[in-house]
Amino acid sequence: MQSIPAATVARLPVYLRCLNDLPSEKTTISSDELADLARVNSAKLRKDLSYLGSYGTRGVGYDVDHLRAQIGLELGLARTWRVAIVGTGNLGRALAGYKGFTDRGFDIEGLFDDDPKKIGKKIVGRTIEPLADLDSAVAERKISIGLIATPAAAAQEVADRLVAAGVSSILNFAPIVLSVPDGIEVRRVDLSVELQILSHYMQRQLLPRDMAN
Amino acid sequence: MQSIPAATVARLPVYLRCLNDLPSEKTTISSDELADLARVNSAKLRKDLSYLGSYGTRGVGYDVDHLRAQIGLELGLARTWRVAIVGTGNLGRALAGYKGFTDRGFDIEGLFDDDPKKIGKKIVGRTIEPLADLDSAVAERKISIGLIATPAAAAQEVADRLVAAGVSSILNFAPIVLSVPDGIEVRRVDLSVELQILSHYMQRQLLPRDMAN
DNA sequence: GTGTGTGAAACTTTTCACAGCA
DNA sequence: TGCTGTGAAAAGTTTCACACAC
Repeated sequence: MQSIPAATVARLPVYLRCLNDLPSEKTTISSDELADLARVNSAKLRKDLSYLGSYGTRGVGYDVDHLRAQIGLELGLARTWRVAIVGTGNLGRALAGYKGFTDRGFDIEGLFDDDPKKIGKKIVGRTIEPLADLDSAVAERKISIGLIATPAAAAQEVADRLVAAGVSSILNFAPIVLSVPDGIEVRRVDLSVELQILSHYMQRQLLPRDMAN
Repeated sequence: MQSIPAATVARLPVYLRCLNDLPSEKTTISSDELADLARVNSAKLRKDLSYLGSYGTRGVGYDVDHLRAQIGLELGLARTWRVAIVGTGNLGRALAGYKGFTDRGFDIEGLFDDDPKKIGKKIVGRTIEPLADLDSAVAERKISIGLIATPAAAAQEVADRLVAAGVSSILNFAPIVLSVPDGIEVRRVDLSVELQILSHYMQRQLLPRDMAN
């Protein structure tokens, strides 16, 4: 019942999604079946779930509804979290329109940009506000998550302001390593890093192509 | 000189970016300085770089240009890779317009969608093609990386077709766990998974807020 | 029989600490 | 003296394999 390993935390959302995608007549699932859907080893899955204290039934499997509820609780999805998106370029707009947020209890409570031409325009029904209002809006609306979708050059300043205004987590899409105080959780989503990792592994495949065919 | 640990591979692109962001008059950098920029422990950085065989100079540090070149080589950036984007919704459009790709040797050689209303339209100068042409285009244009930006329901089929047509890596933005043959590298970029991970850690902070202030 | 929960083993990754080179 | 390169220790993660509950 201590703190759950980071590797496990990162997989819980995947398990949850697999459970949500199950046909509704399925009320029970074994670790083998779920592991297969999530593409992980079943012993790993069982160990992950054991950290939740969520008991399965030996010889049967896990109760789907109960498991969903347990994972949701552990991921803090019982409540809603208020989110601000900073930067409304292509990516910011894609984020603002992403269905998967509201569904899972993440409410977008603010869209900010510093381009005067964009301010006042609407994206999916929400008006873009000036960056100057970011600090007060975060504080007043009790926003706790900031998504940074600005160019790299602006990202650190935005992060500083988000933190100062009271945000406790940041999801950073800008291609830069942010520096934040201890206790602020930052996750980075970086397209070109991902591509470069792929590129490394592709290069390694070089000669031993499909020789074992 | 054996295969580099996965954890190291995932950090190399970050080091490379930090090096690229350095002012041009900086010709030499110590592990402490670079580790600070990349926000990692300096022993870890040195160990990571030691896998490249890239020698620094004791008492001095690493030659910036040489290090850049070594990391680029290891990441397969000496050549260009041809990329197809499948799905041209908000996210697909954001990807198509992302500057960081072309810069680093990833050339977008095809945009595909199955919506007849979108086919023939242009995004950043490139015409959207029908999904039916995906297979032949991948093969003919020697595309080796596919970016999947479709809804979840379409993603697996698109992945199957990409693989059959000869792609060797996939970057998947659809919220689903793809199943692909051995030897095909897949990386997932999943916004709602990232948010749920943040949510978990935010929840854990609960009471011991700013008590040590 | 079936499938969970979990110790113990194997492996990976991180961090420490320092010898040794410029 | 300053900073790299790296063994060795520590920490974290995965996998195995099986006792045991249903």
